[in-house]
Amino acid sequence: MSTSTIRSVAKYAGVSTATVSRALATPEAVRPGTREKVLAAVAALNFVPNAQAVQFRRQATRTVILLVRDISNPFYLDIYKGVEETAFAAGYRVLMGDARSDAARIEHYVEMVRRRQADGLILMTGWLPPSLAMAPALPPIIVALEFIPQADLPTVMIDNEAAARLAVDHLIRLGHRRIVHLTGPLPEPMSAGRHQGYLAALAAAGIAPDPDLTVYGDFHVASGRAGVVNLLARRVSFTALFASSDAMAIGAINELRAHGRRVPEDVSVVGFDDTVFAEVSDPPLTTIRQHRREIGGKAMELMIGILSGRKPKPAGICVEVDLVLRGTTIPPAHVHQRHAISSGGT
Amino acid sequence: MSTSTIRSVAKYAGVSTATVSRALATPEAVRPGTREKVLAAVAALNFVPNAQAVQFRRQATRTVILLVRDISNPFYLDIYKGVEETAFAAGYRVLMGDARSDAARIEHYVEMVRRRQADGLILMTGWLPPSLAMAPALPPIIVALEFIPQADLPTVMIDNEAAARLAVDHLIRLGHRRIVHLTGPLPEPMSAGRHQGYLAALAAAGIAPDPDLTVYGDFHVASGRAGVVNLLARRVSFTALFASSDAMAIGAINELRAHGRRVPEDVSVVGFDDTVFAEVSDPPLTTIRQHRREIGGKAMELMIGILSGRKPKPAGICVEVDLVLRGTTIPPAHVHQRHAISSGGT
DNA sequence: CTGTTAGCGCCTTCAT
DNA sequence: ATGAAGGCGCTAACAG
Repeated sequence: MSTSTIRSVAKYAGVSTATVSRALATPEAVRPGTREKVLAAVAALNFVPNAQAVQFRRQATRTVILLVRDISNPFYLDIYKGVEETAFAAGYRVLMGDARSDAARIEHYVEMVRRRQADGLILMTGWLPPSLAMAPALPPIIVALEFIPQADLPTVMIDNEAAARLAVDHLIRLGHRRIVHLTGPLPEPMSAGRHQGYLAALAAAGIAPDPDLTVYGDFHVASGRAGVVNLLARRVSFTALFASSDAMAIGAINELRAHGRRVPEDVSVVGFDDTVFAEVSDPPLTTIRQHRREIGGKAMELMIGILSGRKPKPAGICVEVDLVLRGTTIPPAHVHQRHAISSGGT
Repeated sequence: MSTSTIRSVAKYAGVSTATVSRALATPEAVRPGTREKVLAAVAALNFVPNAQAVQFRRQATRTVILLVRDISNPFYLDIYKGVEETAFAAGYRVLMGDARSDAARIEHYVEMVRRRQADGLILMTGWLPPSLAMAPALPPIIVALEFIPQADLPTVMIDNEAAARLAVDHLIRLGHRRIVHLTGPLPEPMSAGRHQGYLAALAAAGIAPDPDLTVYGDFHVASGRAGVVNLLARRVSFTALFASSDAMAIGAINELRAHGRRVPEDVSVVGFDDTVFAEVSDPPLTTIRQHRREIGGKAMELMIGILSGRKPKPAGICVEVDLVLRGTTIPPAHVHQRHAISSGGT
């Protein structure tokens, strides 16, 4: 660990500390000969500027915190990459924090920004503790993926309703009529939007919604399994299933198989997110792709805009989604209607 | 955002800045009446200490960087949790960085520590750029999971050889003799250790190793698929497969199925890591569980030891692993030997 | 182009 | 128990 300071370098090179600082930060503002002397001294003393002193002096850390709902979810990894790439290019660093749906932790991270441990916060938690949401002067915060109704914060998100319609329209075009929706946690806006899209797609096709076909989940694998168990126990008939996350889709597929239902021959399945789960699914999962790198990048761009003093657009940015067609969706076979009714339960 | 300083609080409370500082840091060193006045002023002015100033003054950030090989790998998430929990409890923060197997990025993060942006570095990259590995005075670095032969750094790891033996012994006890090893990237110590364990298990059972049964992978799903394609194209006969990562195991299972081989009826499979992949596998994957939270926690403990001045044990810590029995391993059926030979290729 | 100087906000001796 | 004062390392006016 080097312990030399700008002062020792200055002395060694026979110049002032200001010249050393300039030679390093704005080399063109220093005569070449002087610059060389300074650089030689820097090398000789193995000088490394103390970032804390620099940040303190500049009153900025050039660090932002990315706070996610649950870091165990691989979904966030690409978001991080998008944020990090944009940040890196602009000379910022990213600190990823795990909120664990815990108010105290969220407050802790907001507090870090208050204390100037970081310049801003990118929030992907879906909510803010009430004490903060109504605080008069919040530090720089960008909301990504989620929507926080109570607070008026710059937001990057997808159109969840339109995305869900894309998925369900696809199933309807294939000829499916009895389509299950495995929802995310309600009444959060993200999950609610997707359910609206499901209902809208049915309505547009003149299909009456059947409450039996809506099953509540929480995005996790286990709730996909549980959803299918529930459907089969109730002997609900269906030929397709739209899950609001890839993880639930995988859970559902595994459970369907365990009960002798083939995917896609007996049941078509569409997921949501296009995470690594879709890749390891067998057959590969048809799903809605969220461009996570882009979402992360855009969020960081908004943040940089705020931090550099430019006003952010109060209206949120909306990122497109794609329907990715893979192996889990085919037209329904009529025999399976009967099959679905007769072989319910375990 | 509060903009008040300790000075404004002092003025408001009618005391000196030193008293404010003490009232906040060591309340018992201040008379109760004075303390109340200060606290009232703090509340009135919405004062929040500037962390940059504090860190600068203290010459410590209480932040450590966790640098991983590839953040896209869900494997690291639980490690992060383990590190973060231990760090949080000790008043430290964790910055997770993504090395992307890129020397420049690794250097960048080491440089951050040099610049005192962080107090230390927990390295899970498997290697250090040569320029650093032989540097005279490295900043506080802990190596986790991996082993860096060139540098003498405190290390937390598992016994890869013993872990692999656990997996292969299990297959041998079930009666398997023709066991494939799908390796990690060689010649990295982690992958080499697992291959040694595979060979040692065979040797202990008196089974002659067959070079045809060793297939080279890189831990990713795709290399699991490719490995199976390779084996089938060469018409190698085998009844079991040990993959050095769960991801490769999943890739291998999917590819085996695509070629009409059932798992576990035709081929038993054991993975390594016990990640989320093992959970979504169908049937659930028999695998070697690494206690990732514990590994992360221990690494952070070592780091705290170094940073608080206590000498770390030069000898590394070794964390146990478990064999988790699930649904992908059963005894071999003799008919499958013939089957494996006759139906090779696509 | 280069040097001098004044802090950034806080903590911590050293007095009192 | 409290106050005064110095300084952590660096950058950015301002002079020269």
